[in-house]
Amino acid sequence: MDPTKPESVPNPAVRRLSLYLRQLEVFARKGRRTISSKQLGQSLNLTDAQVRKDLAYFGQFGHPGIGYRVDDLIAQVRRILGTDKIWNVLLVGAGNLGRALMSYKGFDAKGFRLVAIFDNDPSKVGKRQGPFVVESLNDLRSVIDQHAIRLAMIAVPADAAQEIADKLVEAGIRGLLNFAPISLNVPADVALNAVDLAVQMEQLSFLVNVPASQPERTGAGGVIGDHRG
Amino acid sequence: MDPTKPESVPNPAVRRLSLYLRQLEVFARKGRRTISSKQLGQSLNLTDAQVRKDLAYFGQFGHPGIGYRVDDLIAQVRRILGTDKIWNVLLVGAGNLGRALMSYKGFDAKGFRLVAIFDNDPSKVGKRQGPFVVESLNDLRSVIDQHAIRLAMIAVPADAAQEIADKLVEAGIRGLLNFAPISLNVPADVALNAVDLAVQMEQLSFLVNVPASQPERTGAGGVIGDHRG
DNA sequence: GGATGTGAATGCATTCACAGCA
DNA sequence: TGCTGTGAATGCATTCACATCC
Repeated sequence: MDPTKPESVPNPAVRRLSLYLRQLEVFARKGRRTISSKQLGQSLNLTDAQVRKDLAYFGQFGHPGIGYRVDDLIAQVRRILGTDKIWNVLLVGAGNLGRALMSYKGFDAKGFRLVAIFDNDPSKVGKRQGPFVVESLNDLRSVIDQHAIRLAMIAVPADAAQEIADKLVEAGIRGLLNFAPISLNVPADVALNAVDLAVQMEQLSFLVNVPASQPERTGAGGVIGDHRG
Repeated sequence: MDPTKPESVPNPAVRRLSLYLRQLEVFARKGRRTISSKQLGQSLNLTDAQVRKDLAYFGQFGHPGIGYRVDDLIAQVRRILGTDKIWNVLLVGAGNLGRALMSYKGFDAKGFRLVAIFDNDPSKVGKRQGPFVVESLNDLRSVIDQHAIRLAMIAVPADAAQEIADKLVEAGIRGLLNFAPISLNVPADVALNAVDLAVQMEQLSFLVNVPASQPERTGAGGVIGDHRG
């Protein structure tokens, strides 16, 4: 597998990459220097083969007989995910969720920096929100250009979300994280991820209703919304 | 496919079920009476065959030549997901995210009712938060029993999350939605879903770095975190 | 011995394509 | 004609199992 040609990497592998990184950072904090695919897999409830294959899609990072050097692998995975550089991010929506996102720490530690907040509501524009001043959507283009912003989070009501998405795309945004409970339409060359609280809860509802299988203890990891949706 | 034996339903199909429901509710609000698998699929960027197969895992809901009756299908999907009844839900963590979750509307409309808030921090216990009074984790068991709560949301810092999860499971919770950026360990018979903001953003970072394919407009749906993890 | 990286084999999920019904 | 439901075919992801290297 040629690391310079990531065109054929399975989507699920990319999702797991984020989980590997998160887990590697835990091991690094504990002082671990190396880790095997087996150990990393166990901590996420995945097989060793899965871990090795996922990583091998991007290059040869391991050392036979040794495993992976933790610091090394962290650096490699960050590079692959693109978070070895800082991403400036903007947020639209200064409601309850928006404010929670603004004050979310451990965002910076992952390579993302929230640099601007926007809201539709004229009565909110110009007001302070924590360290930010809410800006008008009319200034979208100029703020995006000024800070070289490529990623945006949408935390507005469902009925406003598509209109906001359109404006963001038109103003040059390349990736969207949508928190509104609605399907967004964007050009195929714009990345889209979504988090819908109700959808998450519905999955739990389904799983709890259907009796579960064998009750052995199971490692469990983070979850990724995927699906362009 | 026998609707009374849901044991062999593909996981991705269940995830999409939530998206179908969300979209069906949109069509219902617009006054649509029936809808074809093609139309439903288009609105979510899925093929008609995918929609039909997914629904057929659970029963025969459609009418050849006609499509699906919207109201009917909504009722069926709710029943399948278990949201035709109300679920009482509790939340642990009265921080920024917790407060945003407390005030999230359109939660009730989906069949979930937040009935209690807990926090580790003694200085928060007993204080009002919106319509709630923050309770102590010592009262977990009694509150869970009293309200027949089976689902919980965890919105606490990463280093407290596992301990909270253990207590919740021990107190009888059957499904967890974890917002802390860490892998949780729970027994296999407890349902687990997770939302990690940083993981979501990392996926966007990756996608934006890799040049996208053909720029044709694409329908897009909601996203589901899945993966026990 | 202990571990990786990887073709080959398996298993799952999606798509095709069509019989059958309204 | 229009559309569903579904076996069969395809395609994708995971797992196996082993050659290879420290």
